[in-house]
Amino acid sequence: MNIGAAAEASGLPAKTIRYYEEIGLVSPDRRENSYRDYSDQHIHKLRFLQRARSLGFSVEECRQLLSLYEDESRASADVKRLAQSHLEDIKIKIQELQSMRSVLENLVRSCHGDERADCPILNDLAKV
Amino acid sequence: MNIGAAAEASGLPAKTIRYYEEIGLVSPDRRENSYRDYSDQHIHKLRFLQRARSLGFSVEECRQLLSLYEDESRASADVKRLAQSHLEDIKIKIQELQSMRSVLENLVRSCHGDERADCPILNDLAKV
DNA sequence: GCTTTACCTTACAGTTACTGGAATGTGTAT
DNA sequence: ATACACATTCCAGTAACTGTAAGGTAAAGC
Repeated sequence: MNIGAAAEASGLPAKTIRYYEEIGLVSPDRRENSYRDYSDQHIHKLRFLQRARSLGFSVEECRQLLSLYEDESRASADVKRLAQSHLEDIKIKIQELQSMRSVLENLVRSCHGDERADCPILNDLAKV
Repeated sequence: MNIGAAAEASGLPAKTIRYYEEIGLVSPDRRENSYRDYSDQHIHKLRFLQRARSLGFSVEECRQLLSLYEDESRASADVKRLAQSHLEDIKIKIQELQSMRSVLENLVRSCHGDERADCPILNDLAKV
């Protein structure tokens, strides 16, 4: 399977698939014409990666997840720990964003948004 | 005021302050010994930047905000538009993260997290 | 005066996870 | 033979810093 088809099948751009090969995540075979050749196994790994990335795991976390996935003697506790730690990061980010949203909503609401220069948003940013 | 004191006063690391100068945001004077010298005006701008950055505005948005701030003939509508657009971005990010959180919470909950290899998290990532 | 220590300088590399583009080779259809 | 799509490698760029090296300067203590 050529990289174009692999991209289609995995939901990842070809560029990204080449990048994942470069950093040692998924290394396909090569044909005589030097084209990459993806097996069903490779596609499976690529789909695994796209799903894990879509859940916000970093590429390094994905590497660990993949290695756990391929380790028959893994302990599910290790996977869970990774996921939980990632979940905590996400919760923190949500809180940060919610706090920004709350401040911004107040500022936007208080700004009349007309042709006048007076602006509570700038006043707030500039406050001492 | 030396850069160390400016960092203290603005809440920004000295490294960041140098970076902001490099990209043309805040350019202090120089003393004879080539040390940077920050006035109260400079500190004010730095604080403005740190506050805007803490609300999640990109550096380029901060540049625009600063330019609006210094433009006596600005229209508050321009500021409001910028803030609203940023607010929309934030709302989208929150939704994305909440959706990740929801999936991850379910996965984490369903994983016993013990010494056994069986793991619903990996199963989900690997599902066809 | 000398040394230590803290602070300052520039310059360059590294981070994350790709993405874009150039120059070039290959496969397929007409 | 000629398009055309698709493949290859390599290099640069993105955002917003952060780390590190190699060195200059200032203030304090002895």
